[in-house]
Amino acid sequence: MMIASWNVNSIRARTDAVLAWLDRTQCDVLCMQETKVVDGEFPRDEFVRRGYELAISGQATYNGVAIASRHPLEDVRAGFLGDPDASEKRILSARVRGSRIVTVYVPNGKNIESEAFRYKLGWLERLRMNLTQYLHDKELLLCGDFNIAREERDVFDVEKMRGQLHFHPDEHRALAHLLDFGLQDSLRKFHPEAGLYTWWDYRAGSFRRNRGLRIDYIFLNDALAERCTEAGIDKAERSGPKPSDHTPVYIRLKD
DNA sequence: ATGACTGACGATGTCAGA
Repeated sequence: MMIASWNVNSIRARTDAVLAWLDRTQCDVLCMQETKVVDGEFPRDEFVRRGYELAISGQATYNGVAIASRHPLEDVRAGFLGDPDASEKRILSARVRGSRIVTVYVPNGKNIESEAFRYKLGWLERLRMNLTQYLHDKELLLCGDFNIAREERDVFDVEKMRGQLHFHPDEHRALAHLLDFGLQDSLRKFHPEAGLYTWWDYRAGSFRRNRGLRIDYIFLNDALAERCTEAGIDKAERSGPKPSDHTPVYIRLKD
């Protein structure tokens, strides 16, 4: 079973690219972020025609998350506990073949002096508290765009990034606290090397020069990590026509 | 180089992204 996460940067702008990617990979479950569209205008039919079920939690212009799955989606939950109708649509989860899959679009944070940065840290703390609702799920996957590069090997220029947005000690603490729930970074189980990124700025030839950040992750609890046979970043997708600035990350699980 | 590019909204610019 293949499970992927992709910040598509507008599902309407990326419909053809996403569908072509699904046709090529036959991915079982694709979690999407930054769909940027209200639920009624999500290109639902194109997914359904390919045999995917959809769970969507969208809004106009900003944010929006969705899960497309070739297996039934059960117990779909949008938003934080007790706040399902939050104005910002950033979290969505469902159970697929017995595993709880949670996908998030963590706030960007704007800059480290801003109110938006404090909001980002608070949002991560709320996410941590919300994970307790999945204590009964034996298999837990948390994926998405976290807008944080975890380690020095995850950024293109350590000295430039140190203490900056996406690589700030407060962000690192918040993410570490999240992983303390019992989650591990699937990619690093297989690929320890530096220079593996999931996002590249559209400007200044960043992709061509591989000046990027690893900010998209698939985190697994021990039960799922044990089943995980492969993890990767589909870097080629970033060089396609009209790409998102993020490229898909994925794992494979044995049955 | 506090730049660059892309998308939404809805307009010939502004905001946000990361």
